[in-house]
Amino acid sequence: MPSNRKQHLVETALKLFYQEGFHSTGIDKILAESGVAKMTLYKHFPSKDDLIRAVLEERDKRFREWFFGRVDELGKTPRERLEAVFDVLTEWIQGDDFRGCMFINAAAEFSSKDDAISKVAADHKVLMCEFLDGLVREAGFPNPEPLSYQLALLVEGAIVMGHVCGDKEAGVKAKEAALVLMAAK
Amino acid sequence: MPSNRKQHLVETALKLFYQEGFHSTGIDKILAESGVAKMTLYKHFPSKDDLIRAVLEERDKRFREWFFGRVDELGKTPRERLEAVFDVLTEWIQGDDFRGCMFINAAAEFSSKDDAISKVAADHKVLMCEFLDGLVREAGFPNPEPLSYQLALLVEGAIVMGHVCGDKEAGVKAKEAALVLMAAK
DNA sequence: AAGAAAGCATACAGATCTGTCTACTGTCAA
DNA sequence: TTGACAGTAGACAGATCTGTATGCTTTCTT
Repeated sequence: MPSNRKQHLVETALKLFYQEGFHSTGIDKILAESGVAKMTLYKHFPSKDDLIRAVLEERDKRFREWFFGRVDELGKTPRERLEAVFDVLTEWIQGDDFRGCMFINAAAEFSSKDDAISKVAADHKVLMCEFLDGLVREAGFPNPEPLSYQLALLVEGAIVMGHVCGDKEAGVKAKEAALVLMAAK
Repeated sequence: MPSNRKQHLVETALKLFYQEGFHSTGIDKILAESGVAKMTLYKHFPSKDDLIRAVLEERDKRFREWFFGRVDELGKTPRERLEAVFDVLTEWIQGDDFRGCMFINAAAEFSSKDDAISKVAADHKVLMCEFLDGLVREAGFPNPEPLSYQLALLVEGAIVMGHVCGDKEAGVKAKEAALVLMAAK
């Protein structure tokens, strides 16, 4: 176990940054909650921004792993998986620890100044779109490009309504819209 | 002119909070840029959070005024206005100063802790939804409730894709999806 | 003209936050 | 056994940030 502490730091920061935001969460809080010494943190991460980037990359990896895996579990055919996307979305939104999309939140806090952090957020969204696009193509829809992007809009919209308005049914309503869009093609 | 300075403070804070975020923008920066004394600020607003709330309420008022007014300008019939919603959305997203939705950004920064601020954000979204719902009903769609919410999802999704990914065509693509949803009803 | 109210300038208290320095403590390998 | 190495503890520098205290100037009203 070469860097047990490093992983543990990322773990704790992941939770705190998601729950309370990036600027609101101080380094000291992460250290206190993780039980790691300050010097250990700064040995692994030169600055707080580096920690934030590492956390976002880890979040991206884990979230996509969970999301894509869950979609595969729920749907056998590509078409079923396409519908399952919105069931998994609903599971996420209805979960107790849902606090919106961490990458939308990061983009909100680090808009103009921090290019590196904004890029991780944009990359995450691109990967989510590509996943949807893959499913749409596998399902054999003609003219897949517009449809997959439209489904992505519904997903992002549901995340926002789920977070800002606390609408736990946002995912369900997005699914209804998705079914209409898919039926129209 | 009883409180010229108060309005000027809100004006400056509106710009800075939107450009750089709430936590990233210090009181001192707002004072320096507005040329107002610190004591004047704290005479009008007991705390920074009070200023933030005032800014959000002003933003909500102005944004809806602009958005609804622009929609009325572009569309004569309810159906035309419904389509114009997405043209105005596109104007906004393609503007140079677009930095996402200030209320989504606020919800990201003040998730759990600040209830009052989160409430202003949620209220804004509700008012936007009600506006859409009014248009849908005026346009005479049967079963308006699901449709208007679905259009709201597309609007929010386009804002997110426009901000996080910098996709300036997000509004245009949302309009295409909206046309499909409206045609299906 | 005079007094009240609003605003200004500046210093400062106190908290917090990032990041550094130093000295100590285990642990594992040669 | 010894020496490299990772981690710990805690103090501390320096910046920043919110909010306050004080004394002065401008402006408006009456």
